[in-house]
Amino acid sequence: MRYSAQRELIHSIIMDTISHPTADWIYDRAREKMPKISLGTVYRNLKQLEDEGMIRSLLEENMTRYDGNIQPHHHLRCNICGDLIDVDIPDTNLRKGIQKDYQFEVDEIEMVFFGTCSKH
Amino acid sequence: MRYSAQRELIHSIIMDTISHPTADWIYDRAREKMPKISLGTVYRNLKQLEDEGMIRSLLEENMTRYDGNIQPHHHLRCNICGDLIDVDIPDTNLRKGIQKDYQFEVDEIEMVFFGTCSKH
DNA sequence: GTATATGCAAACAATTTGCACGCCT
DNA sequence: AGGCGTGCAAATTGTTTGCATATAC
Repeated sequence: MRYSAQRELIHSIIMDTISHPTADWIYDRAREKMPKISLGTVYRNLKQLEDEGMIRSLLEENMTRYDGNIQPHHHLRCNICGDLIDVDIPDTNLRKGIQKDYQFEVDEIEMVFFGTCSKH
Repeated sequence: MRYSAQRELIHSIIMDTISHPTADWIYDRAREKMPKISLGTVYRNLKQLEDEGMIRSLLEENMTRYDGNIQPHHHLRCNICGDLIDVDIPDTNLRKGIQKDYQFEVDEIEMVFFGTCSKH
């Protein structure tokens, strides 16, 4: 993967926020700095950054959101404000239980806790 | 919600499989029994059945899958064959931990375990 | 009789892709 | 020079919606 100003910009936009943005939001931010950037380029680079393991993607309702935090972690999703909050909880026991009870070799766990955040 | 043959058919198709089908798959099955049914009707009824709590929906990649199992449960997702398997694990401790550590009132938990199932 | 459900096709929204040109290396 | 990356627009895909007709109650 060779250098491109567009990709660097897109990556920095994701790293500079904790808000798990959508492709469209990233596109808008990117256009502020680089007005001629195209939405196709944004999508292509998001996919590429994900393939390289530099960002992660989350499936949220009908859109994909992107997350610059590549450490294993989970999410709290507030039903009132829609906020998605990173949360770090140990899942070793869970993993072992599944491994044993279902003869399923766990690779990765994705948990979302739906509910009401402390702001409400 | 009043009776309709289409809705009954759609519901029975979902209840008769454990495969977490997509709208399109359900549409194909439904047309075998009722050739003139439309895809719009399938979508409308899926939404309605979900609103009534008779089925659940799962966000999988770019499509929605439907699940006739409305008991709280989680999923194993095999990276090789793509199968989605129901799994029942207690999450009470997890729930309490989140409640306490993040002042977040948990309503519902969704867990997906990615990995390799016993067939491989 | 009246409101809800249907079939059909057109509209949508998120994402992907083909192509000619541009810019890293 | 050669190939990856870009902008642009058109294509795809999953889902929703408007409308006239049909059906449950």
